[in-house]
Amino acid sequence: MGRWQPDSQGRLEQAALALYSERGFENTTVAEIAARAGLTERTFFRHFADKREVLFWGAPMLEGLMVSAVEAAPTTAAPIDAVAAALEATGPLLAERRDSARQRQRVIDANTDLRERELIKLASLATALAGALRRRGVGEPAATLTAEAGIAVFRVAFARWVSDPKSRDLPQLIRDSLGELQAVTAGR
Amino acid sequence: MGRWQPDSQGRLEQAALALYSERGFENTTVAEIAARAGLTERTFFRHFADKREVLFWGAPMLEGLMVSAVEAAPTTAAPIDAVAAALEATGPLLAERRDSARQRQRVIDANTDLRERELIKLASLATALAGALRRRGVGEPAATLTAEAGIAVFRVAFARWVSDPKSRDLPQLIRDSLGELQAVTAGR
DNA sequence: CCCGTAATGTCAGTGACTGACATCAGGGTA
DNA sequence: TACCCTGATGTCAGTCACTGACATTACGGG
Repeated sequence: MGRWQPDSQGRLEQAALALYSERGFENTTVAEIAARAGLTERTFFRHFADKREVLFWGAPMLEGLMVSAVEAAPTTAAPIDAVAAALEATGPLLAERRDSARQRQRVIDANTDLRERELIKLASLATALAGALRRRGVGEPAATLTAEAGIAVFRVAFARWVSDPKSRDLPQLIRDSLGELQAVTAGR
Repeated sequence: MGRWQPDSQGRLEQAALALYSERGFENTTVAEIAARAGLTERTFFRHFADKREVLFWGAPMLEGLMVSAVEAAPTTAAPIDAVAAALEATGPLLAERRDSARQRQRVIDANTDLRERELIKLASLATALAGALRRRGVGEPAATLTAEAGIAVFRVAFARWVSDPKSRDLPQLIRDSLGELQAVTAGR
C-alpha cells in the first residue's frame, strides 16, 4: 500500500468527468474536482496542465497507436490506405470504452473551450500521421493532405459511431466514410 | 467628431497585434493593450470576448464570403468544385492584406492557445460550408466530408502562400493543393 | 534508525474575465 | 433653454485558473 491513496490521476480524471457531466464544465471549479478526489487544487495542476487537459489524457496513446499502425502497413500500401489502417486500428481500443467515450463526447460537445482542445489534439494527430507518412517516403504536401483527409474521415466516422447507439462498428464506419470522401473528391 | 476617439475596436486590434508581435502573446496583458489604445481593460472585453478573439475579428466576414461563393456556384457544379470556388473567392481579399496576414500568422503559430482558436474558426468555416452544400441538396456525410476536405486544402495552400514570399497567388495554390488531394485520395 | 525522495499540501500572487454601478457627452423633446 | 435618454466608457470589487516557492509526510534504502 502506497503512502497515499493510489491512482491520484485516475481519481482526478473520474471526478472531473463526473462533475463536468453533472453540472457542466464551466460550472465546475478545479477545487471541487480536487476535493472530490480527496486532493488539493495544486495537486490537480501537477497531474494535468489545465482544467481541460484532464479529458484528453488518452490522446498520446491513441496517437502512438495510429503512428505504429502506419509504420506497420506494408511498404506497398498507398499512403491513404496506410492512414486508413491507422484509423481502423483504434477500433478495438475504443470499442471497449464506448460508453465512457460517449459520455466524454457529450461533455466536450457542450463546451467551446473543450472543443478547441479536441481540435488541437486532432491536429496534433494529423501532424504525427503526416510525419509517419514522410518517413515512408511520401512527399509534401501529399503527406499532410493525406493525413488531414484521414482525420476528416475519422471525425465523421467517430461522430456517427458515438451518436448512433445502433451504428455498425467503428472500422466499418471508417471504411464507409473513406469511400464517401473518395467519391466526393473524385470530381465529375 | 464623436464623443470619444473614433474606432476603439480598430485601435485595440492594432495595439494587440503590435504587442503580441513585439513581446509575444503570453507576455502581453490585456491592460497593456488597452493602455496602448488609450482605453481601459474593461472596454477591451466589451469589444472582444477574450484576449485571443482580437486576432480573429475578420473570420465571420471570410465565412460569409465563402458561403456566398458556394451559393453563387452554378447548380451544375459538383460539390467539391463549389467548395473550391469558395476557397478561391478569398484570393482578392487576402491578396491585398498579405503582409498583415503574414504578421498575424507568425503570432498565431507562436502560441498554442491562438492555434486552438484558429482551429475552431476553421471548424466553424467547415460547418458553414457544409450547411451551404446541404442547401444545394448535398446529403450527409458527403456535405461534411467535402467541406472538411476543402478546409484541409485551404490550410495547406494558405500555409504555403504565407510562408513562401515568392509563392504563386493563393487561388493557384488552392487549385494545386486540391489536385494533390484528389491524387492522394484516389486510392490505387 | 536516519535520510533521501517523491507525492502532496500550504500560501501568496498574477492575470483573465465578469457583474454592478457611475459618468459623460450628444441628440432629441418639451 | 432645460431636461431626459442613450450608448460608449470608466471604476471597482470579486471569482477563478494557474504558478512559484517552500513546507510536510511517509516510505524504502543504507
